[in-house]
Amino acid sequence: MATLTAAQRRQQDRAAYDAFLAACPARKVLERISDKWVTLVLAALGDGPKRYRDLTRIIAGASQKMLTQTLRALERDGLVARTVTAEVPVRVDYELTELGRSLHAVVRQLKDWAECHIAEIEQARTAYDS
Amino acid sequence: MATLTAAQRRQQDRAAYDAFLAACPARKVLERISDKWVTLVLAALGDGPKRYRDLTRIIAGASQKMLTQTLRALERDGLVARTVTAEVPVRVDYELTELGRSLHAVVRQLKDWAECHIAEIEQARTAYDS
DNA sequence: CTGCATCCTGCGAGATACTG
DNA sequence: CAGTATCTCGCAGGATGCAG
Repeated sequence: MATLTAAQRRQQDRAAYDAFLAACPARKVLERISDKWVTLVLAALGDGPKRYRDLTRIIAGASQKMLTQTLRALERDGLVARTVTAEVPVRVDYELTELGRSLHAVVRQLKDWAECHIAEIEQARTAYDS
Repeated sequence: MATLTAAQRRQQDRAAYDAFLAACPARKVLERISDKWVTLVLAALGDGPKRYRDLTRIIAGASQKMLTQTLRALERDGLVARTVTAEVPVRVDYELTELGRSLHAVVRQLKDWAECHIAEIEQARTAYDS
C-alpha cells in the first residue's frame, strides 16, 4: 500500500537519517576516536614508536583482542604505520603517521578543554544530583 | 593465597587501569561527546534554543528515549539548560549554557579537522582494502 | 612474540504502551 | 506536548585456546 503507519514512517526517517550520518565526515572521525581505546593508543604512540608488547603493558586495560582490533582500524585509516621485522621471535612496531600525529594534536585540544572545564562539569553534576 | 594466577593478575591490572581512566578528565569529557547523539544535540542547539518537539524533528534518527536520555545527561553536566513553561500544553525549551557553547566550539574544531582530512582517510582505507 | 578463531555474556538501545 | 516504564534482543567486547 502507498500509505504508511506512523511507526513505518518513523522507521523510514530513522533509516534516512542514519544514511545521512554515515556520509558525514565529522561523524566518521568522531566514531573513530570515540572508540574507547583509540585515543589511548594515539597517546601511547605520541612519543615515538612502540612494540606490540609495550602497548599491551602501557594500556593495561585493553584486552588483546581490542588492542589488535584498534591497531588494525587505525592502520586501515592511515593513522598508524605497522612495521614487521622478521626476527625470531617476530617483532612488530607501531608508530603514528603524519596524519595520525595531526589527529593526535586535535585530540589534545579536546584534552586541554577537558582539564580546563572538568571542575565546572563536576560541580554541575553534584548540584544536579541534589 | 598470596600468589595469583596470570589471569587474576591481568584482571587486577584491568581493574586498576579502569579506575585510572575513570578519574581522567579528558576521558570523562570524551565519553560524554562520544555518545552518538550528544554532538548532534549540541549542533542542533548551536543556533539558539529549541523545543523538545523541534529536536525530535531535527534529529530524526534518535528515538524518544535516547533524546530524553541525552538531554538529561547534558543538563546534568551543565551543558544544556532546560526551561519548563507552564502553558497548556506544557512547553519545554532547551538551550546551550555558556559551558555548552564552549564545548560546542571544541567539537567544531574536531569537525573542521574531519572535513579537512577525511579524504586522506578514505584514500588510506581503499588502499588498505586492496 | 604477535596474533586469529571461537564461544559466551551483559548491557545498551529500540519498540511499545501508559501518564501528567 | 513531554515525557516515564517495561520488555526484549543484538552485538560489542572479554575469555580462552590455537598458530606462525
